[in-house]
Amino acid sequence: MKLSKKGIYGLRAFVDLAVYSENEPVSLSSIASRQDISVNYLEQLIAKLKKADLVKSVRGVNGGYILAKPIEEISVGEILRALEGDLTPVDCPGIKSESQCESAKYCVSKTVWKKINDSINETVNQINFGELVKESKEMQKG
Amino acid sequence: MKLSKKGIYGLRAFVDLAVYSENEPVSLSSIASRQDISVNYLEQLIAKLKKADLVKSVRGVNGGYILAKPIEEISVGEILRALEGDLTPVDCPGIKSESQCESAKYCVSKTVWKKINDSINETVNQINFGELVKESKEMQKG
DNA sequence: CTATATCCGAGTATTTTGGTCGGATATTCA
DNA sequence: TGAATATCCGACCAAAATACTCGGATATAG
Repeated sequence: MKLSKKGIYGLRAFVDLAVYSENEPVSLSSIASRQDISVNYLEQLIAKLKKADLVKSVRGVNGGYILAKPIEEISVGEILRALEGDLTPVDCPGIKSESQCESAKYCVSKTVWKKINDSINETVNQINFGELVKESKEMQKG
Repeated sequence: MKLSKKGIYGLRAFVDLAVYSENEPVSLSSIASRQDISVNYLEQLIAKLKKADLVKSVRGVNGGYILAKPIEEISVGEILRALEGDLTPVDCPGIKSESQCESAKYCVSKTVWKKINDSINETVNQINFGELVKESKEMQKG
């Protein structure tokens, strides 16, 4: 039951990107050096963010990445889901449709798994990315 | 971010145990056949539950396992923690004490990790095991 | 004394994760 | 045009975690 480094490094990198990409694209190599993550590995993480339309890329010299939309419109849930896949600790077919899971009829744990899945998603969806970035900027000033 | 089969099978086995152990100890082999889990693997799971004082064992012929305390006094959180270790998706030293984590000063994600950890634990702690068993019994009747 | 249990540690196979590498493509700028 | 600096992409590899299996010891009822 751990969030993998994909999620942890990825969110860190995304905060970094948000902080430094206000005026121009930020290259992976600059994020990598600030955050101490290898460029090669970062590539994989950012690819997931791009696929989820959270960042846009600018190729070529002086290229890099920029945010695809205003930070206020992004939740931490979106970011983590892009990086980690869905944040449902338990894959239980019975949660979504009654009939798919053969043991669903007698599987009482279903309600437990649903509660767990819902709570984690609600939590991360409620965390606004803009707030996080704001907080981060203030930390770096002080 | 997945709950492992330890947790999933373990909780299922524990519900089974609770349902069938009202009058006499339930053997692992009977749980195993009902739940379609190998006896050998179940041994490992139940060992964790025993270590956490959630079940008691009775050795020898006609032996097996019984609950160590009334089901109403058990939360799903206790069970899952016994099986999985702590249910904190992110190990971040900065959550507990400010000084331990060298990057804590600028690590804004800390608040995110704490919210995630807290929400999952609150959720599972609030689910009463007695309710679950009751629900399960009613399902089996109908 | 035998059958049926729990107990326990070691070992192995599979899957997931974390990370590297090589090379293709795009773009700027001299 | 060509060199430098980027993203892009798929394959690959190593390490760690997970999901088991196995063999044998110990306990106890009948």
